[in-house]
Amino acid sequence: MEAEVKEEKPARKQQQRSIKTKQKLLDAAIEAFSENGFKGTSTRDIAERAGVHHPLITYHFKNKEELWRAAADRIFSKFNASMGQALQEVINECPRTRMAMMIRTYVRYAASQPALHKVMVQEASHPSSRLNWLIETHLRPLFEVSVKNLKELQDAGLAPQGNPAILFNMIRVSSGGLIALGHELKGTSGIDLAAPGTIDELSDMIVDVFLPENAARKAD
Amino acid sequence: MEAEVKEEKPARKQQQRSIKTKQKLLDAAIEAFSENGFKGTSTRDIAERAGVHHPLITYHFKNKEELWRAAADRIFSKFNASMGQALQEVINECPRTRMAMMIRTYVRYAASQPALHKVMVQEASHPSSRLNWLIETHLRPLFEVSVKNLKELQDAGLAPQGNPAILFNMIRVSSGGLIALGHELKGTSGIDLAAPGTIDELSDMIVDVFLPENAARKAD
DNA sequence: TGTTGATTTTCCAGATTGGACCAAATGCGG
DNA sequence: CCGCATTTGGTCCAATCTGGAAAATCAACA
Repeated sequence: MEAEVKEEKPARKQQQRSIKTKQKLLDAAIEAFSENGFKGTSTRDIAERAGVHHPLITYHFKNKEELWRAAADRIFSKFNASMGQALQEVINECPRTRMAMMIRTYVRYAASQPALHKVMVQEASHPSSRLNWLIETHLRPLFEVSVKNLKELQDAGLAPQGNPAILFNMIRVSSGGLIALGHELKGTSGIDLAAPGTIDELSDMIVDVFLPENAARKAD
Repeated sequence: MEAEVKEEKPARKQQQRSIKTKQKLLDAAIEAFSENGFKGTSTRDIAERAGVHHPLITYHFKNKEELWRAAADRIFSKFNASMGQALQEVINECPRTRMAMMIRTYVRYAASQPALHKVMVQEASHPSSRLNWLIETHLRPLFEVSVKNLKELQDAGLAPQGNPAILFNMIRVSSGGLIALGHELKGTSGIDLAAPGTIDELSDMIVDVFLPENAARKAD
């Protein structure tokens, strides 16, 4: 719906530098929005972080709202690509291996892109069209495939019992939500997410807690 | 340090209505800051939520920064009071019962006051004097008592192995971080935190996952 | 080299910002 | 019930910031 009628002429190829500034703007937007939320972020702040003049935002993305959407799309699309690829690698493995792979992928991506979770928290505080869009477009698909796999594991006694939707979210926040605490973790608990090995340590613990190897015995 | 020299006369007692408006302002501030962060919140927004004229903020709390600190103090002081009281009730119980009580208390408080966790996330994104103050004043004490108890449980084989600091934070975000997702949970996963029983269900699952009753067998 | 896409520059009108100021009224202490 | 400090209401301000429009300049591609 955005560029419907103006496809008569092949026009001219989009210039490389335009693509670059667009990406710089998107990355800056992701950073800014995840730190200060939609309302708390100004387009000027974003432009400054990107090292670019602020009217370029209007030029490349119509307005602030469109920029937010494009930025969120960038985070989640890259994430979904990572997740999809990871799942491909284990498509023939057992459910537990698949879920473990999902967890590790989520943790790794959240560590490289903390905004993944931060943006969700920023938007989650009160209902908005942005939140709805986020849910429908990016969040629910992940939820559905995850819960489906989780149920299988629960039935096989390979995951803790209880509402699988709650279990999914516990795993999700243990991964992304913990990483989103960023600097606070260092100050409070002495955990340095940037230190080598920390991310793997975290992944291992999450897998260990939520997919205990001997959970089967727990089912009485 | 705030009211040092002017203690000559007993002066006059603080009026009741002043206390009330102060509390209204603090509650409004908690709500606003947790939604939009420090930068994203205006004093006018807070005053409006409190149903009060905005210059009263300058009167009761010198400035925005002091208001933030007072608001954070209110959340965490009330929380610490709840936690302290809960721990008193189980002071003679076994470590597992004590930790289970801490978890349940945390979840219950976070449900009644989601700002508890939201404010932490808002401030955690980048270093600031506010974040440091939060860590030193309110966060680390909780961390220390929790980790001490967690270690006991791990040594007794009653909690999952691994870095206890990470384990603590996994529990923390599974409680507060999950609740902070608020409306998003409903849209994504169909979880209604306001529905009766949901909070208890969540508490039970967290206790079940992080303090499994037969964890002892896991220690090989 | 011309044309079109991309960027820069200057501008704007309006809203919002935190905070100052003072007159009114409200309620505690006597 | 009165006096006065405390609290509040109403107004104002100067500065900054807001998102966006418009025109001038620049860069790239054919």
